[in-house]
Amino acid sequence: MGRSPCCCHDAGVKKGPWTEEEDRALVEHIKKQGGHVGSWRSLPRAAGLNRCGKSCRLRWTNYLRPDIKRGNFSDEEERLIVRLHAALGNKWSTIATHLDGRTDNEIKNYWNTHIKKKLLRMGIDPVTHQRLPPDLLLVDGGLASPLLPPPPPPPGALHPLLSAVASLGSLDSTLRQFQLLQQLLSAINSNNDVAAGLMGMANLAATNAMVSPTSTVANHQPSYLCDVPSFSGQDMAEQQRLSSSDTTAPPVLIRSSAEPVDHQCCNDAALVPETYPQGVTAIVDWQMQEFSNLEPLDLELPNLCSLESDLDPFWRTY
DNA sequence: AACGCGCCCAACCGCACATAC
DNA sequence: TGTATGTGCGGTTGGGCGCGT
Repeated sequence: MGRSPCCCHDAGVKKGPWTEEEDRALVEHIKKQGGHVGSWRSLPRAAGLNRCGKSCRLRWTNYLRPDIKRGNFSDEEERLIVRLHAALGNKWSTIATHLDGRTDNEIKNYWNTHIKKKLLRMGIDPVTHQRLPPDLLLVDGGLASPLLPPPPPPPGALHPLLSAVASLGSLDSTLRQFQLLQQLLSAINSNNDVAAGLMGMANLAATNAMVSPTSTVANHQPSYLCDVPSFSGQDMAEQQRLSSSDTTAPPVLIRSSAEPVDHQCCNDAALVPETYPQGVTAIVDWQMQEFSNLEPLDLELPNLCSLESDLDPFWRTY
């Protein structure tokens, strides 16, 4: 199943910014069809547009659709995006289904230009949603000095990332297991067969987590949001801290006096929740280097169910 | 006023999946 | 069942714009 030929490659098909006339022609044509597009590929000719169907679809879904909400994102929307991203990763289209009138493209852009920077300023890794190690915290708006590799694990020890996966507890932690597994699998992507098999199992685990009534995506909450009254307020405070002379001070954590601290959700002394193994963030980077040197192995796939109790011998390989 | 720089976001690109035949 | 076609999706690009010098 190869890539399909796209009319975009035809010579003479217009690219670039849309004109008002083109917008009008597209909207009027779709209105005539009752708001329903049967075939995007045949639409440009029918609408009298010298555009590729893909370009028309994008223009409609991201800009011209009547139910699109424009304007700034609210604080509540920001928090929702962060929560959903923590649970789903870069699944922008899925995230967009939870925000009325927002497109995946808009959310993706907003994430990359605003939220990502806010999280970094707050000392949070926007990819893993874990606290950044101290030597990677922001200094004057940029990342600090390169991460020094941590000392190698003692001989015979369980690989730290696998240890982190294995030590995660109940069903509610399945999403966290999935996130760590994704990191693990991307690290061993040179071993494609094994990675594909594991990815299938990881996806299955994630699916199980999604459908579990005790662990819905909508309820998933990164730890740093648990007792923060305002995400924007948190970031503003952090910006003030960074702009002040004392950049060595720890990241700010605003607590709402009205809301009691949920100790099951957040570690009182840090942003890392108690259920997370210490040092998870730090090990992610060096494990990439570790796995990049691995030779392809003839491995028997592990039983993921064994992660929570007795460890499958597979996990002790590293 | 002119220039350089960085940010933002609409649009594009290419891959993967779904469906039709 | 295999192939062709259509569509969805996530990553990337580049032009416009504002701001500082």
